[in-house]
Amino acid sequence: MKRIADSTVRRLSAYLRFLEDFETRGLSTISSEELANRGGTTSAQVRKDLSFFGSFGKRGLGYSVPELAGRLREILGLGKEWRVVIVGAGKIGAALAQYRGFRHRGFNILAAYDNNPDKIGRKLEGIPVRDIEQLERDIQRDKPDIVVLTVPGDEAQDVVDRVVKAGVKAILNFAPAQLHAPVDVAIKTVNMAMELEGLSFALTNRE
Amino acid sequence: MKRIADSTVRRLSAYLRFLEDFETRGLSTISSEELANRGGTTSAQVRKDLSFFGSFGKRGLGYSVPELAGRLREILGLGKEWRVVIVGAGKIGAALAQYRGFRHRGFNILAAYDNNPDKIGRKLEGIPVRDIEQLERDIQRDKPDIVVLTVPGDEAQDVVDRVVKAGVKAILNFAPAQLHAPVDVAIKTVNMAMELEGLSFALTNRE
DNA sequence: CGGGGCTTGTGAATTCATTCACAAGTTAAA
DNA sequence: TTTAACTTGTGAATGAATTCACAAGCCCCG
Ligand SMILES: NC(=O)c1ccc[n+]([C@@H]2O[C@H](COP(=O)([O-])OP(=O)(O)OC[C@H]3O[C@@H](n4cnc5c(N)ncnc54)[C@H](O)[C@@H]3O)[C@@H](O)[C@H]2O)c1
Ligand SMILES: NC(=O)c1ccc[n+]([C@@H]2O[C@H](COP(=O)([O-])OP(=O)(O)OC[C@H]3O[C@@H](n4cnc5c(N)ncnc54)[C@H](O)[C@@H]3O)[C@@H](O)[C@H]2O)c1
Repeated sequence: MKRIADSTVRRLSAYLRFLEDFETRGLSTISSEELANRGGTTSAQVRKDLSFFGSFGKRGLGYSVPELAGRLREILGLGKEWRVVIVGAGKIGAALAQYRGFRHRGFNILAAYDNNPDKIGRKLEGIPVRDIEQLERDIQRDKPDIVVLTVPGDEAQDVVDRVVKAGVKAILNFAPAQLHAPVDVAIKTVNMAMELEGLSFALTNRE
Repeated sequence: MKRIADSTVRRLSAYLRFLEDFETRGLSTISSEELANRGGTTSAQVRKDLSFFGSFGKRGLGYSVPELAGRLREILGLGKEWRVVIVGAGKIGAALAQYRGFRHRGFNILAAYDNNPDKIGRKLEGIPVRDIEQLERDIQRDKPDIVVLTVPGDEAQDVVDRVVKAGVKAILNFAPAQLHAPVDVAIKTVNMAMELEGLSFALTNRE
């Protein structure tokens, strides 16, 4: 299959959110134009994005809302439950553990891991905090699909090396660090400091 | 000035972080090649990125670490203190309020705002939580540069309209919503569900 | 059943971003 | 002073993403 750009996948994600909104409002069809207005893009972009995966619309009419939503869920792999663990039960780890937006989309948080004895054994909104020493053993047993990394920046690469060795293939990283891993491991980094600096740049360099 | 791509600004941010690391280790010069290895890019990319803003290196030698760091801070607008307020003193808002990575880079969090009477009047790690009803008045008075948006998705656009009307020109949004604002308002959205779906896609569509 | 009004799907054209490749400048050593 | 080894800065080449533009298909109305 042709390689799909990251930006395309992000848009598909956005389209799905809008479709779900339309679905709850009981609308049954939608045009690429409407979808585009909603998502701040163009109708040609919407159609091109979808065209990588097939042709789901009806000319003259548009797309069936439930059908397209289903197709997008399938494309994005949202049919199944994904198993997720959090490493680093600190402030941001705790916020994420409690975030219902994840479970709602099929991301099931199994456990959190920490190296601080005060945190180990507690629960974060029903999610157990375990000893980081058990990490490899638990990964063998529970086979999580995704690791969410919320440890301090200078610990991040170590944790990556450990979980990659244990067989994890996808990591969502919140530490401000450039992580290295084999190509078959997908890593997405959310760097909030970088986003803020982007705003700083925008405020500074307006013509 | 020629329009600078978002991706370029993000890389500049990353270069600055590496340079600061080099600085603390006492190194005085660095080549584009070293900077590139560190950041997972190429030396040509580094030089091209910098070339949009001037020429800061010495042929045959590389870049002076402190000088280049200074130039990047200047380009990114990190010379000054930015004034930031948080709207939505919930779980993610609280985590951000306590995040030292922001203050450290000159982002000074003045206050948080909420509409929940139980939260108003409390403090988040020294930061006061104020009534959302005071928002416009306080913006007039305190002139924050940046608003961090951490309210539920369906409240987000309302808050945007209010702060934009009050004169705010930059917003960092964590709500999973497509926001609309005039072009002279910079908005960056961090959508964690989208990132997770990107991982889901990657795990699903590996050839 | 034919025509007008819409909307999709997609090659082609365009715009934008990255990589190449090399002249020109710097240093250090002989 | 000359030479060898490096490294920058930048046009030109390539590659990727977006936008254009239109034939082809569908629906509805008369
Ligand atoms: N708090 C925020 O809003 C925020 C925002 C952006 C980025 N981040 C980043 O997220 C990460 C965590 O930030 P935080 O504010 O939650 O910090 P925190 O100190 O509250 O949490 C870090 C947690 O990781 C644990 N930890 C440290 N080393 C570990 C290891 N080797 N193995 C397992 N657990 C370990 C600590 O015990 C702690 O509980 C940092 O990299 C930070 O830069 C945080
Ligand atoms: N918790 C997470 O890890 C996480 C992750 C990703 C995105 N988000 C997003 O961040 C936002 C906040 O999430 P949260 O988990 O912190 O939820 P939360 O319910 O803990 O916090 C939301 C806060 O906003 C306040 N609020 C609601 N409407 C308001 C209004 N009109 N004006 C002012 N304050 C208002 C509420 O009183 C509450 O304190 C949501 O949009 C959520 O989707 C959260």
